[in-house]
Amino acid sequence: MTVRVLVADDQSMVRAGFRMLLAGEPDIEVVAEASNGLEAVDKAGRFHPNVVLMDIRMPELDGLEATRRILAADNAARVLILTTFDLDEYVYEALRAGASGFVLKDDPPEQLLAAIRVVAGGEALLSPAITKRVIAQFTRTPRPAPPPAVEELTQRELDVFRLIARGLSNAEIGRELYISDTTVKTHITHILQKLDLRDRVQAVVLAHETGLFEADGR
Amino acid sequence: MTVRVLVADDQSMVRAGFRMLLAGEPDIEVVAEASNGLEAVDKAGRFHPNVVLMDIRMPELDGLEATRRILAADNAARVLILTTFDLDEYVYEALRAGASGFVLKDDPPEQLLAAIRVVAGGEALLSPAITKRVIAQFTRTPRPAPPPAVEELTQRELDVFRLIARGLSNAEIGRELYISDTTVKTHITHILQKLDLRDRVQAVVLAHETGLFEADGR
DNA sequence: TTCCGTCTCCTACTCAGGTAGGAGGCGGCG
DNA sequence: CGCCGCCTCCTACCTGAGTAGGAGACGGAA
Repeated sequence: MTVRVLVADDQSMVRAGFRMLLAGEPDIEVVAEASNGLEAVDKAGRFHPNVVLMDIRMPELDGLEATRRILAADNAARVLILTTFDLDEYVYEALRAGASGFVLKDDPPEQLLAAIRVVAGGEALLSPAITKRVIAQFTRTPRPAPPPAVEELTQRELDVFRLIARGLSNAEIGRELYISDTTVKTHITHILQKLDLRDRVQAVVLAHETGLFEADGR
Repeated sequence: MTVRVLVADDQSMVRAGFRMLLAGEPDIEVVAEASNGLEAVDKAGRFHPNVVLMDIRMPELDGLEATRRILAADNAARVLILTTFDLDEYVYEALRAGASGFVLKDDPPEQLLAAIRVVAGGEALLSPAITKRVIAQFTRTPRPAPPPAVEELTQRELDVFRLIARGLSNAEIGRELYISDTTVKTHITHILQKLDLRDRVQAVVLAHETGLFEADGR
């Protein structure tokens, strides 16, 4: 019994982030994506997701109105609002529109996943505890765990991704991993293709915004 | 009871600046200088300073490793890290290495002096969290009030920086700000110079790791 | 065994990004 | 007034990044 998810956000990087995050979860499936409100309403009607991850700020139709229309057509749907801001003035309006909960785009991944499951279960998720990032994660195990939370990418691609996210150049990455920079380029091309990103700059933004390699080995 | 200081920085201008600044303080004395990490370790061993003002980026041996070695040899020494605006990873690593605090090279003089005295007294100074908050605070200064450019970047450069941090290309930034992409390039060159960064990728990492523009208007 | 995915490396090419240097306009300040 | 900092824009140039396409090696799965 998997949770069917629709991701509606106008930033492709955000969508890519969620795709990547959710791909690692066997019980969650992204059945469609939308880059604006109208598209979200349309796809919700056609794919009948259990949960809609909905950005508020979107072209064509904002997330609030989209939420109203989706719920008007399908009151079994659950909408989880994505916000950047802690103190969003839209919060109350979104609740009135029928949203089931809120998540911050830069909440830790586990929290996002938990939020999706809770909402899919029919419960409301009111004001997720805005846990401040704990910075002091000094002691950290290198990388013994085989299953990385991020799927799609191969192990080697993840290695490269981590180094990209730290601002390293291709040559530096090559030195770090003991491979040539042409090989690094190959991996990067694959990473960008898989995540639908334009260049390494977007990859860095994605990595940091999703808190991907957060408490990594420095 | 004067505080004995060792200044370790590869830029002679910086050393000269500290020399001049500290010369005016009766209770502080610069007992030695070093232009690289090895020299710093050596001089620390020979002069036994109370406080080492340590740059991170130095030839031969970087400030982190130099810090470790100095503290291994003399655990009464206190190391104050000098940073222009460095990446967080350095901050954590420096703390792990045993540094007692951080100062920005362009902090106001009184602050630098205060930092030296505090650290000499055995107390730690400015947790990274506080540093972050401080930095984030004045970069978030409201638009109309042109504040003293303590942090070097002009308002326009800050505008560009924010957009870089979101992964935009030069052309996109130009469109967003209604300026040509050559102008964008000009600003970026200045930003990179001022913050001592290699390219926009490092700028993105810096922005995110310091939480610079976190509650930004997307 | 064959096939496939992964990892490695290569050439050749295009293009965005960054540097260097100059220049004009504008507003504030001594 | 003149100077200076900021913002704007330009040309010319060089390099790193990314694409395209191919290839060999290895190990696991069918």
